Amino acid sequence: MTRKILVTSALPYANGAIHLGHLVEYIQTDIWVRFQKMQPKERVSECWYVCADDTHGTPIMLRAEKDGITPEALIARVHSEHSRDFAGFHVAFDNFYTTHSDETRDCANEIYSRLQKGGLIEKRSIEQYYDPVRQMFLPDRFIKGECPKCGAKDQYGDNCENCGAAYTPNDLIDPYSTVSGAKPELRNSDHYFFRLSDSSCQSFLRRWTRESGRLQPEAANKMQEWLGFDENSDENKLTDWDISRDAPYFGFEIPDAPGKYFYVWLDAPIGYMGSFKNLCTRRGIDFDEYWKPDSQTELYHFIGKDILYFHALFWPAELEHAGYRTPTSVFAHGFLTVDGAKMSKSRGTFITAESYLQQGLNPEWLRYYYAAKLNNSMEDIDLNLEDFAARVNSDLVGKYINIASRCAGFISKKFDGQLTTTDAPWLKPLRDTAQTIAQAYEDREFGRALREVMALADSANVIINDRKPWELAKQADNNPEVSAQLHAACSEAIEAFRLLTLYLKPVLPKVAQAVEAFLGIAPLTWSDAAKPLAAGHQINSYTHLMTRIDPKQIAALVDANKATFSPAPETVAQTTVGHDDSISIDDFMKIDLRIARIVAADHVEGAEKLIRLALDIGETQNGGMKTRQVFAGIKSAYDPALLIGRMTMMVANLAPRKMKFGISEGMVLAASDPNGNTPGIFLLAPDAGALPGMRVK
RNA sequence: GGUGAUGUAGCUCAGUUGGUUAGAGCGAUGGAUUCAUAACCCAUAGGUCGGCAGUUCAAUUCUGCCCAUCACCA
Repeated sequence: MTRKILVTSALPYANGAIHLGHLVEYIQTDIWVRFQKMQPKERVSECWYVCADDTHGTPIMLRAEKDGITPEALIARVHSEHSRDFAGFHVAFDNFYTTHSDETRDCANEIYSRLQKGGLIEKRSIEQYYDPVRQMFLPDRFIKGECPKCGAKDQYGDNCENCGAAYTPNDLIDPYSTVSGAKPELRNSDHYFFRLSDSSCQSFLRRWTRESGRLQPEAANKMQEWLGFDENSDENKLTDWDISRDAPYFGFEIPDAPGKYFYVWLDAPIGYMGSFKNLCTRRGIDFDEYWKPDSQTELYHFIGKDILYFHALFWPAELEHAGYRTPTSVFAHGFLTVDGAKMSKSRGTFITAESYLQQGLNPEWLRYYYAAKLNNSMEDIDLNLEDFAARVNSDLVGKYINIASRCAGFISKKFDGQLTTTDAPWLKPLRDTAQTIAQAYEDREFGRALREVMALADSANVIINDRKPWELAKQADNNPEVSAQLHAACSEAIEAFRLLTLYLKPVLPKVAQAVEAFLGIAPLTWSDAAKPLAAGHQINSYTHLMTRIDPKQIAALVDANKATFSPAPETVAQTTVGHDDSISIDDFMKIDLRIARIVAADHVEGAEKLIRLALDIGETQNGGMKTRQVFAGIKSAYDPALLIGRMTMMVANLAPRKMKFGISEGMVLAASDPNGNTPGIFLLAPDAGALPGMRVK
């Protein structure tokens, strides 16, 4: 059956530059798409690759305002920057569009109205922070204040960068709006929600996420966690998603709700559809064939693992219930680290696409290196700068390009650029590997594909070395037999080079193009592996196809990306003042320690370390005994059955903590070696006679 | 704290449905060679396959615990 394929990469936000982290995804997708486009038409008749800038939201509105331009002008500028960067790395979208388009608006309205008819949209009043000066509701990231835990100043509304504590803007001390500096106040407002918690969504997603091929195994696992483990329980872990924001906002106004705008979830991903719709109009493609519920076409989303929740739960549910097809598969990839660490502005490893190109580095170097590291898992990949140079220089220049470089000269000098027959037996394995390599590309196992290719390049170099064309060349002039040997050795090497180029073409499109010109052949497609260059074929003179990476270029690149601004102000306030760690008796008395009797203990399904305890600390409720539920990480050391009836101690006034398995209403006391040198966990126990509820002090 | 992932030669990574001497590339060392923008070829060194315990005739591969790193969630 002939395949028709639609592919997307995630939409970059129109408020920042493309950097090397983004490029992992676009390069990965582009390689896959280029591979598909090289397939014979009877196998893959269409493959479209679309993307768009994600252009809406408060940050873009405020940024435009700050720059003194309209949001439209801002997103137009960013669109041209992004387009330039992608083109620079040979990422060949069939359409790179914008979410701020009529097509996206139409699709969003359509989906919204269908969901509404299906009863899946709900209006609800919620409390949100409001900037009274700027007169707008504030996203959490526009609220700063003092961390309630460690007192660090100027921390964001959701978590503290100094101590790592997580909280809500409510908890901040002296919160202020970063827009106006005013103190934000809580106000009510009506918001629209997509009812993901509806049982129809849940049952659909339980089925969908487990269908074969939808998700990578580790992603499907993650979904089980988010969906809940128990098939039959009524437990619903999905929450409704807020899909609206109040004016002022840059986006699409909701048709039946003046002053309300679609939030990200109901416009950004719809940009996939909008961009494709725009392409359909221009190219005469049948939009519905790709998006109708029973579509026979394939739809793939390449994304980062950070937006898996959205693409594997919210998006399929939204499409399903709005009467569209759902994605064939969602392919998530890991993050990029540079030299083993997160990209960092101060270290100069937060490298923008623009600076990479400006420094004169070859984009195909990066494409090759990423491809060599990519596979179909969600593992992070590391750009090791030293390894990058070594790998590219050795594989690409030393092994692959070198084959043409060392043989082409003889063909032009001795044989006027004409080849002799090229279907020697030693080339058969090179030809036959086409299928294996194709499968690796199809499976997004690019690293495996390239290992295969490089093994073939190695084998070609060994053969050339054994045949010693340079020695043959010395005797060729007055010896027809030797001349024929030389002609064969070099012609076959050129054919090997052609095959390698074909296999590398998805990764190295520009080099492949140059090779096609050098060999004087039509653009290579996958089926050309079986069609050797004919005797008498004329090739052009060789010009060097790729230079080596000079480590100095990399050093210069890193320097160019080192943040020029002065280092961030010293982070304030350690948690403790001075070095005196002692506490007062009052501090100690704040801890309410109680004797507790273990009434029940059992394993927690799905937890590696936890035991669920029911503790009697002398509390009563309606005349009966009331127990506290506590989760304790002591599974490794204790059998629950042997714990029942034992006395121990617990912290009774610890704030209840919501854990995955339920609320933990306290903490039992146990001892262990902080350095981990001595194994074991030891539950504390009172001497005989102590009763549940007695205070420990 | 929970969940998931990762931990294999100096570096980047393969691999093992449990089975004789664990692989590649880079790097290092030595040799050969000079066609190739010093590339290529041959060889050598280097790993208790994170640690401990268990299952097994046999574990790097399976199980449990521990340690480390990363991510996500709380």
